[in-house]
Order: sequence, then C-alpha cells, then structure tokens
Amino acid sequence: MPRVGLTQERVVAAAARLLDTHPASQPTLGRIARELGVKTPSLYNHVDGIDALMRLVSLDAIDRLADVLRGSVMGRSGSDALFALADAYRKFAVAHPGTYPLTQVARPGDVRFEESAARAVEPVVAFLAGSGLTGDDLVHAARTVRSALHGFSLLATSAGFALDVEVDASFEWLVAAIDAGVRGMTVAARP
Amino acid sequence: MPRVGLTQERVVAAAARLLDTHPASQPTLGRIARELGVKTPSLYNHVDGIDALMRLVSLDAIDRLADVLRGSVMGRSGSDALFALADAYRKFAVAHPGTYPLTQVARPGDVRFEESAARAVEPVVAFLAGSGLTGDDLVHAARTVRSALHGFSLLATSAGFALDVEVDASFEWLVAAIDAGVRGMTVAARP
DNA sequence: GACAGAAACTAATATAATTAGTATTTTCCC
DNA sequence: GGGAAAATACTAATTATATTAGTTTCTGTC
Repeated sequence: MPRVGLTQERVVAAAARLLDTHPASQPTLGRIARELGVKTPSLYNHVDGIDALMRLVSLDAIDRLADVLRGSVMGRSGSDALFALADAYRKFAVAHPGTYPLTQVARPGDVRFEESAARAVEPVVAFLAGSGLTGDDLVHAARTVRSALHGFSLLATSAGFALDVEVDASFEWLVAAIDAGVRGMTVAARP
Repeated sequence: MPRVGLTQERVVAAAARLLDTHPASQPTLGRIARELGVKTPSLYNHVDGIDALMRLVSLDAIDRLADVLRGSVMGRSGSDALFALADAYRKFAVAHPGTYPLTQVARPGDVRFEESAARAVEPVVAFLAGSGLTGDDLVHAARTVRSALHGFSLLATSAGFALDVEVDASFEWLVAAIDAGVRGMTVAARP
C-alpha cells in the first residue's frame, strides 16, 4: 500500500473540483477516491464521512467567496461598489456552478459555519452602510441585495432563463434596478 | 395482497407531502411506500423510478404555483399587482418548503416541463407588460423580479438570514425596492 | 365462471456509505 | 540507527437504497 500523501485539504479540493466540473452527477466518495487514486474507505482517514466532507467543501467555498467579495468592494463606494460586488459575485457563481450553491445554505447552530457566512455577508453590509443605511433598513437592504444576486445566480446556472435574451445583459439590468431601488428606499427612509 | 388502490397521483402526492413536512430528510421510495402502506417495489407499478417521480412532483408543484400566481395578479396592475404576486409567491414558498425549490430548476429539453415553467412565469411577464415594458426590457425585468423573489424565498427558508430582524418586514422592503427599481428602469428606458 | 391485465408481493442485484479489523509505512523518541 | 507508537491504506463485511425479475392475487369483462 504505497502511501499517496492524502490530506484533508486534497480530499476537499478533489470533491470541490468534481462538483464544479460535473455539476450534474453527484460527487460520491467512490468518485472522489478514484480521482485521488485511492479506495473509498481510505478517505475516512481524513474526513468524517460524506456529510462532514460536504460541510468542509461548503466552508472552503464560502471563505473563497468572501475573499472575492471583500476584494471587489475594497476602495469603492455607492453604485460603483454595488456593480463591482455584483460582478464578482456572478463571476464566482459561473466559475463554480457546483460549489456556489453550497455557499448559501445555512447550518443553524454550526458556529464555524456562521462565522464564515457572516464574513461573506460583510462586504454587502459594508458598502450599504457606506451608502447611509442604518438599523433595520440596513438589514433589509442587505437581504434584498443578497436575494437578487443569489436568485439570479441560481436561475442562470440551472438554465432557468429559457429565452434567447442575453443573460449578461439581464444581470446588468438587475443590478441597475437594485441600485435604483435601494437608493430610492434610502431616500424614502430618511425624510 | 389486498389491493390498496394506489394511483400515480397518490404516489406523487405522498412524495410531495413528505418533502414539505420533512424538508430535511430526503424522501426515499422506502419512506413513500411506508407512508402509503405498501412495499417499495409496488411503487414501480405507478411511477418509473425515483427520478421520474421527482419530475412529476416538480411538475405538479410548478402547476400549483402557476395557478396561485395567476390568481394573485388577476384584476390588478402596477405596484398593486407586484405586491399581490410577491405575497402569493412567498406564501407558497413558506407553505411548501420542500417542493417549492423544485419549481425553479429547469429541465432543458423536457417540453412538458418547459410548458409548465412558462405558465408559471406568465403572470410576472403579464403585469410587467401592463406596466409598459416591452422587448428585452420586459425580459430583463421579469428575470429581475423572479431572481429577487426566488433568492429571498430560498435564503429565508434555508435559515440564511441570521439576524433577529423580522423576515416579513425585509420581504416588504425588498418588494418595495424592486417596485421602485423596475419603475425607475422603465422611466430610464423610455426617454 | 374464465381469463386477461393490473397490482402487489418476495427475492435478488447493484451502488453507495460506513465500520471493523489488518498490514504497512512513517514519525518520533531514545 | 532501532524500536515503539501513530497514521495510512487496504480488504472484508454491513447497511441503506434503488431497481429488476418473476410470482401470486385481485378485478373487471366477456
């Protein structure tokens, strides 16, 4: 049994790669093991089963998304920040069709998970706060922006947009509408 | 073997019920069969396996959602229609946490599926067209509205909103922002 | 009442996750 | 360097699930 040099990181990376390259077929432990040149039970030396593995894949994806989003809004504000954030968000979703959806399913009670999720939401909140939103309005706005970006990303990658109209153009339109909408609510909220 | 009087409809209904009442645990054929007082293989007399069953569950859910949405916008227009539509949409998603997500995953190439999906989108398009949108703008707006409603529904039911701020209030805020945003784009698009 | 088809069943097979137990390799301590 | 301890990968076996094959029983029709 020549040792292959497996690590938890490599197992997680293999699972993520499988998810993103073959989003259709689910990544079984058997496939992941074959990908790594190993038999299925060997994975248990590095990972506590498929559920735990998927949790790790999710955490990793959330952290990478958080980094991308943080970078996108850095040094920007207002509409500029929103467009950059939205662009980065969508690019991530397109590049990672299999792991992206995992970044938006919460695990209530999982502290480590909640921390990462909070870090991913932070850039959204940051630029909205910079736009003058506070209190409940800030929360509402953040949820609105996240909902729009998430919904579009899912519908776009799951082929939910049937017509022959450019998806990228629709995304631009959506971001502009959200920008205008949130701005309008901001004005409305502060007399 | 006393005959139980199973039909495809009853199998589909049982699967849907299981999905909506226990959204966590996946609805296996074994569970569905037990629910119906029958052994697993008996289901194959009415349904072509679990994939085909899930397709039928999806179709059924899409059709019910389409009916609800159609009814909600009937006799309304403009913001009034949007608020009614959004309310109906969210009520459906909350009432059917397990089957709702199935209504928004497309099956390219499945004609029957595409027809039902189109019927569910129709009410959105209808009220937007009534608001004066046409051509690509109409498509963009419909995608924007669907994205926002879908994204919010998913994030809300998957506990993606961590903070203690009222989810319903956020939804109201989102719909108002979308209303303002789409209206703004409409004005911008027609000089 | 007989029969054709449908419905439900038991038995068996295939895939996937998981656990137990074993052998080998690596690490670490002296 | 040598040997104990830990880690790694393995085979074998167990469980859960979907699926198929083949059998039995019911049910409606003539």
